[in-house]
Amino acid sequence: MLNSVSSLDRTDITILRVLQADGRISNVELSDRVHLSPPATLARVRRLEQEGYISGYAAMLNREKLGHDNLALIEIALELHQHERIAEVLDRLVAMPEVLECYHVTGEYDYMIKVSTVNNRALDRFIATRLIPLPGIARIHTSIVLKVLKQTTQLDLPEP
Amino acid sequence: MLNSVSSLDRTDITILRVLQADGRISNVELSDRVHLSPPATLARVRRLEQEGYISGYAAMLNREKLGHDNLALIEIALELHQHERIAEVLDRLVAMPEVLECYHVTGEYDYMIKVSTVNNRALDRFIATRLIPLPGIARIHTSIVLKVLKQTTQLDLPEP
DNA sequence: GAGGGAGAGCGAAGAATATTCCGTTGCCGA
DNA sequence: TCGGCAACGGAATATTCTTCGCTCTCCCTC
Repeated sequence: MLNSVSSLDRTDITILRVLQADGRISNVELSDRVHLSPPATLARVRRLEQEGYISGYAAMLNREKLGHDNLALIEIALELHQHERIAEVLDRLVAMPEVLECYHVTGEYDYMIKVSTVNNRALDRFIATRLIPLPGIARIHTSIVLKVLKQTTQLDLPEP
Repeated sequence: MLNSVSSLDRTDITILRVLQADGRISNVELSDRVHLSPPATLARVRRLEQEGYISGYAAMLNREKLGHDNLALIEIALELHQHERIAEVLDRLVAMPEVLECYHVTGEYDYMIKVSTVNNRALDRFIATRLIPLPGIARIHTSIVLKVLKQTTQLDLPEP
């Protein structure tokens, strides 16, 4: 059951909206906002976690304050020969901590990754010593992020 | 003081690492992991929040379970005439709830946005009725995400 | 070398919260 | 109408949060 949004009622949606915006809110305050008792609210949150609607909670850190001055979007084209090794290459790629996101995409290139490093030199080192040496990399195209205008994980949920 | 990672000690870094992975962990358990008392741990977390190292906490939701079957990366080139209107256009762009991320990037296009919608039809509607009508849009290039191989917000922090 | 102030930590205690348990209610379907 | 089920609320207990005061250490100054 991939898409089971229909099994969620308005209260569930409200809970998800609140937790998307403040994942560390206390259960009593959450229960206030959704007009339920704390036990009923907690049971719903546990169910949403259990059923996989909530995959986890994360503290959002300030990249620049932590010394990550460089963000890059790198498109990657793979050679399709020996395609049985592609899975291995992708495993190694997503295991790299600098790689925050990796997407298989349509278009001229095959994959798009988002890479966060401390500076341009670290990005160069990442590309030259870790990315390029991967077997089967045909070519890459790097876009440097000059400015982050928006960055959120909050999905656009239907109105409650 | 943009980059003040040097003012963080190993315990701070450990706290950030733990909270990145589990933003809803109790302060008692967090204090266990960092080998400090709960009050001392709480004081550090409050300081990290206060000084902006932690910008917030968020529940990570399962896009597909919530009916978002479509993810797209859209490159946007702007017309540079009447550049005083660019800020307004960007404001309107980032205000759209379907737009999860927006970056000013180097390369052939000027901006890259990440858009999450329920399906291809909703994406088409977004592009046709909300994106294209923005003034000053020169051209766009859309890449559909076929598969998400990695998606994390966990920065690669220095070893404690 | 002695005094003293700042910073950070700890333990205890009261307040707040989380969690469990159980009784009640409302809503089907037999 | 009568169970049976699902969901909720209230009460009670367990756990956690948060404050407070004390101690220790590290410097800095005298």
